[in-house]
Amino acid sequence: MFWKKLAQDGRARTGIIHTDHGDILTPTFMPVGTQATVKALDSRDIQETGASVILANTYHLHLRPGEDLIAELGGLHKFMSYPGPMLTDSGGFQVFSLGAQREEKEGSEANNVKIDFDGVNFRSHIDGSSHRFSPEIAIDIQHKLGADIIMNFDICTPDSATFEKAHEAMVITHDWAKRCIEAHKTPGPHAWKQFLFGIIQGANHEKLRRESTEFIASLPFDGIAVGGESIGYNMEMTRATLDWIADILPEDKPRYTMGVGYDPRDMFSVIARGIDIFDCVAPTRVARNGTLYSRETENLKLNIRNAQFAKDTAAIDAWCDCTTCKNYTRAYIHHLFKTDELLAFKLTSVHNIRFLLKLCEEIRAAITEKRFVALANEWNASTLI
RNA sequence: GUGGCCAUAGUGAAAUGGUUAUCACGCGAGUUUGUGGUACUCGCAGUACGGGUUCAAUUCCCGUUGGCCACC
Repeated sequence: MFWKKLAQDGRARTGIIHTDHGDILTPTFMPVGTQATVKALDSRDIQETGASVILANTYHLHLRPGEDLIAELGGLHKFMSYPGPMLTDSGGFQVFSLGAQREEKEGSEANNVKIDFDGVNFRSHIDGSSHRFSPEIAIDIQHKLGADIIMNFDICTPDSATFEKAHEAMVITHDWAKRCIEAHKTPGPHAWKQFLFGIIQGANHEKLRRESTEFIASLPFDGIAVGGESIGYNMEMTRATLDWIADILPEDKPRYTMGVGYDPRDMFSVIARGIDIFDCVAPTRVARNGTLYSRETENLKLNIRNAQFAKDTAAIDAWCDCTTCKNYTRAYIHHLFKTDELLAFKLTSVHNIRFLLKLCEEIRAAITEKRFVALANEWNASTLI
């Protein structure tokens, strides 16, 4: 069996996902490695954080170096020398984010992204060249990339979508879901098994979210993801959305909230609602800009560039057991930022990822021992669960 | 010692006889959410000192101090 529940405490649950590249203990955070690299980290660094599954991105890898080249070189794992489980996002989110960025820049009319019932036309952010994704194309690319878990090609609905717009996008997403399942029946070039996840949409409308959940759950996906701009970005709406669909989410499949993990406490919000896996670019992105997780501040974050750390010989965080915290002082990392040294990116990325994964380990133990609520209290997250 | 040139945020440079003196670096703080980001946003800080001309001087003149160059 692909996923197996190990323990449960309230709606929070622990489990294990089996892939041909190793097991994933859930709940867990998945570091993002868009371009077949978790920025600033090599394969061994990643494994030292305790990470199992990492993400890569269909959109970016399609543009560079191209899925055919990666397939020819033996797939993503071999290409980037990462032996563990991997997941690829389908490119659906990039259609949304590139369109949104274009609108911001040019005022209106995102004419570089055109969605029709069959697929999406878009332009490369690298050279402006025209490309097209459809459910069949996105699945084919992901087959060639060879991640252990691949994602349904969907339409990521903006926060602001009206009921009508959200409904229209959801109907297309549902049609594409069926087409992805169909396309996934054709085997890819790699020997190992690839699992396919469906994605629930419906924006901020309870009726649509429930309808989408029922539909996606009715299809033979290996796992269920919750997508949309709000997820992760607007935690209050994320919690509300998960509560709306709580009673109809399939029990026997892994559940994935896409984009959750900016704040360590966000993990309590979704795990308390039965979510098993989640990813977020923020932990690594903010790390590269000096924002580091620490239990020693009220909001669990400190800005290591701040002058107050110039002579601070403490570790970033006393609780954290990452290689950065075991070996380096705040003063040193502060210095690396002030001098624009490259080592800063690695040390801080290692820390932020390890911090979240260590918390995931403690959460898994707490669920097993039926003290999830107590742990949430310890982290001042009781109002979030 | 004599002559010449120069003096504008912490640093390096702009500009002007008349609204709030510009830029970069620096310094300080903030942002980041299925990664177009070693990024972005906001803030701090200045006309060497003394006198004169003028309605008005950072700008023109004199002196002081300091620096650079040449000659001795």
